[in-house]
Amino acid sequence: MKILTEERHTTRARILVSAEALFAERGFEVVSLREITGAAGVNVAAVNYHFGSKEKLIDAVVTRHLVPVNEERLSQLDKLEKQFSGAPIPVEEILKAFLSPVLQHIASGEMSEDLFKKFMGRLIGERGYSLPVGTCSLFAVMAGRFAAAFQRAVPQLDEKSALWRMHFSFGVMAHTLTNGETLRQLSDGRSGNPSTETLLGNIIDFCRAGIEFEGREL
Amino acid sequence: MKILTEERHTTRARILVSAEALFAERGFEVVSLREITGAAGVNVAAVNYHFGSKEKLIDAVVTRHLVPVNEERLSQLDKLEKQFSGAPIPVEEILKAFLSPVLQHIASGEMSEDLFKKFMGRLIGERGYSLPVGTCSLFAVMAGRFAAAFQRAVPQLDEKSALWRMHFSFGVMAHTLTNGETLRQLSDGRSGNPSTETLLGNIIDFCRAGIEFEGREL
DNA sequence: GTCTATATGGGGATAGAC
DNA sequence: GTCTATCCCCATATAGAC
Repeated sequence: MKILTEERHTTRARILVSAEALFAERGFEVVSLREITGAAGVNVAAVNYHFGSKEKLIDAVVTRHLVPVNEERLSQLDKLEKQFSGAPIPVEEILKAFLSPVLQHIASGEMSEDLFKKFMGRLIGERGYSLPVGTCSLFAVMAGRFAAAFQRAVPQLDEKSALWRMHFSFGVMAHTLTNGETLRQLSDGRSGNPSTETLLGNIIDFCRAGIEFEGREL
Repeated sequence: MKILTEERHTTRARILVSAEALFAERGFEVVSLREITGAAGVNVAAVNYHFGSKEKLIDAVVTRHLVPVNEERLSQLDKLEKQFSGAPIPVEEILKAFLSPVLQHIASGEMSEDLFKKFMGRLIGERGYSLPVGTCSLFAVMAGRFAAAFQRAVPQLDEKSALWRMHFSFGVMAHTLTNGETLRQLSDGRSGNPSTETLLGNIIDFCRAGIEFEGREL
């Protein structure tokens, strides 16, 4: 799943790699083009030559990391639907298809685990999910298909509830990966140091119970 | 729970009110002191006179909204502990004490609902929970007491799991309130327009199931 | 307490030589 | 494609008159 592979030396690629690290660490708005190009060892003017503007550079960085994760989600759901050929897929499996591509992206080495967590946090919190045009429809398709899968898996769920419980689940993951360190500080270390994989397992348990719960509907 | 009450006309108060709205809408870093003082109808230099620096103004704004919410959480938990006098408190009640003070703060009119949601998102996503010194210990106490209450309510939970499941629950709330609009867009309106109160009810159901779930521990 | 004026520094973008 | 130099804008913070 390496995205840049053999082109790591080109100016364009050097800018992307430096930019995403700085964006993750300190935020999209605060990091200046001068810092990015300085860290990349290229000229200030190169960003505008290769990307057109700072905003388009941000779009390129975001797209580069989000699109593969979402495509992997869809591909895993495809596999499950074939495997269960029309029968409802267990909630736990759907959740795995939804959450584990993040782990895979981290494992791919395209971005360090620490950095990717921070990157996710910035993306959600600072830019409020304002996605690059062109990636929006991919997200909409993904959300629709996963909500539908949840609905088939839990018969009493209506479409609205399925959408919201999916949203809740994504919230657990996003917030946990992004702000796990905060819990460690608040609890003075008593929350321990579980690996991301362990944590995702617990998130899946938590969300499965919440999704399968037979309660009021919206 | 009005915080400013009769002082809304003072320069200091006018700055606070303008600042928090702009911060919520567009982010702490991007908003300039010129915008804030312009909107407040006071002079640029007034911020530095009354607060010392932009960073200290941010601290004041954050403290002003977070401290009352957390104190209300603790006060509601106090009440529950008295009411159940030593016996375990039902998970649903603990969750209400944890989540509903946000609703109350919105209802207090201190900040509009729309704005407060955005404000929460900025706080978590842009500042990564970096709390003003002086509010940290309040948060630590709150987290510790709520985790302990969850642990008493669900006997098979160890301390670590209680802390994490509390964290998961907070994640659901934060992410849902902050990014509910995104789900509406992604689902092309099919997620409907539930009120914040309805939504919080559903969040409580979802989290209760997740917290009471008897599964693997960390 | 509040104002104007200014010091000092940094930002994004571009023109034009190489 | 890459560089230098520069345009023009805006930021925070402060000094000092009122």
